Amino acid sequence: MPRTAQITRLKPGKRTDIRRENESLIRRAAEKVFAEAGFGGATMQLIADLAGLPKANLHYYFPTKEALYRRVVQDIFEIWLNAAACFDNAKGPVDGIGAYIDAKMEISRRHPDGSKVWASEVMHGAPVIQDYLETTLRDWTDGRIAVIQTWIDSGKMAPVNPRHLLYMLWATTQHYADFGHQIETLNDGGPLTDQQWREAKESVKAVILRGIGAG
Amino acid sequence: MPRTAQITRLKPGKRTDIRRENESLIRRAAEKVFAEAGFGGATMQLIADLAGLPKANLHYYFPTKEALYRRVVQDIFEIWLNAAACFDNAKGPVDGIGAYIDAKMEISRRHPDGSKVWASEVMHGAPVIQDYLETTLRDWTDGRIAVIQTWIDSGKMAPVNPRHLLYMLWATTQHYADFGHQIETLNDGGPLTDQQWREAKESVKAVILRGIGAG
DNA sequence: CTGTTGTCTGACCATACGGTCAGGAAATGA
DNA sequence: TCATTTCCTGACCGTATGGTCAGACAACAG
Repeated sequence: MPRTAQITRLKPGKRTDIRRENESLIRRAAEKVFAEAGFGGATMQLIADLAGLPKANLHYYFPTKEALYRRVVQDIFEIWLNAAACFDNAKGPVDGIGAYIDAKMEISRRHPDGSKVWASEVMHGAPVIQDYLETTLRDWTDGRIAVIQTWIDSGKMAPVNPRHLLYMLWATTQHYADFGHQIETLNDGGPLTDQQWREAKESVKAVILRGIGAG
Repeated sequence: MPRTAQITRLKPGKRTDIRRENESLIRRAAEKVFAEAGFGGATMQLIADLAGLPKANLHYYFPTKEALYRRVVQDIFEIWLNAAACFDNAKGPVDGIGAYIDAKMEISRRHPDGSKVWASEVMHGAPVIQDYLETTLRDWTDGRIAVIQTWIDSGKMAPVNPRHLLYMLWATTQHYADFGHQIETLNDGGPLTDQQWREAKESVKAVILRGIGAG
C-alpha cells in the first residue's frame, strides 16, 4: 500500500499527530524536571503538570518513570554524538578541535537541561546507560584518540595525551551547562549575554589551542 | 572552669567521643549515599544502614534529612576553599595555577563523593547553598581574578579572561571526580592507577600552563 | 451507521518515605 | 547510691509517590 503510506506521511492523521505532539511535550517537560530535581527528586506529577497533561496520560505513553528517563537520556546522547561530526572532516587540530569546542559550547547553551541530566546519570554510576558508555562512547573515544594521535605524529600539535585532552574538552564545554547556575550567580545573577558567550568560547579555544601547541 | 575545659579537651569523656564518632559516621555515610543517589534519591534508611545505625538514631543527631545534607555540603565547601590557599602565596601563574591544579586534582581523587554532592547541588539550582555562592564564592572568585589580572598586567602570562580561566580550572579538575565513573568505564572499568593520575595531572597542567602562555 | 482501534482520565491502591515518640539503657556528677 | 542528663531505638504515623484500571470518548475503516 504505497498510497496509504504516502498519505500517512503527508497527512499523518490526527492520531499520529497527537501521539507525536504529546510524546514531545512529555519529553521536554521530563528533561526539565529531571535536570532540576534529579531522577529521585523528579515526580511524575510535576512532569505532568509542566506538560499540561494528567498524570495517567504520561503512563499511557511511557509505561514507567524509568522508561521516560531512559528516553530523555538517549535523546541527549544522540544530540551529543551528532555534534561531534565536525571533528571528523577536519584537516588538523585547529579546525577539528576548534569546531568541536564551538559545537559543544553551543549545545551547553541550547540544551543545558539535557547536559545536566546526562551529568547526573553518569555521576550516579550510569545505572541506565552503562551499556552506551561501554560500546558507543568507548568506540567514539578510541576513534578520536586515533585522529589526535595522527595529528601529533605529523607534528601538527604538541604531544599531549589525547585521552586527557578529550576529557578537558568535555569538562570545559559541559561546565557551562552543568554549572550554569553557579556561573549565572557569579554573573550578578543573570544569564550570559551573546557577547559573554562569545568571550567564553574564545577563551576556551584560545587556551586549549595554544595549550596543545596549535594556536 | 579552665580545668574542666582542659580535661574535656584531653579526655573528652565517653559521651563526647560517642557523639563525635557517630556524627562522623553518619556524615561519611551520607556523603556517599547523597553522591550516589542525589538528594531526592537518597533515603535516611540507606544512610543509616551504611553507617550501621538505626534510622531513628540519625534523627537524634540531625533533625532532618535537609539538615544532614546541608552539613555534608558545607564540609565539602570548606575542603574545597581551603585547598585554594596555595593559589595565594605564589610568585606567578606557573607556581600558583600549577599548585592549584595539583591540589584540586588531589581533592578529586580523595573526595570524589564530596565533589559529586557539590556538583549535584549546584546543578539543581543550589537550593541549599545559594547564599554561599553569593557571598563566599563570589568574594573568593573576585580575589583570584584580581591576582590573575596582575599576572597578565605584568606580562607573566597571556591576556586570557581570568574568569573563564577559573571556570576551566574548576571544570577540568572536578571532571575527574564528577565523571569518575565514565572515566573508569573508558579505562577498562578500573580506577586510574597512580601513574595514570600523574599523567592526568601533568596533561592538565601542560595544556593549561602552555595555554596561558606561562608554560 | 457500525464495529474497532486508539486516546484519555478520575479514582484508586500498595508501598515507601521522612519524621515522631515513649520509654529503656548507659554515662555522669554529687 | 541516687538523680540527672545524654544516648539509643522499635514501633508507629501521615503523606506522597509510582503505578493501575475500568470505562468514557474520539478517530478511523468498511
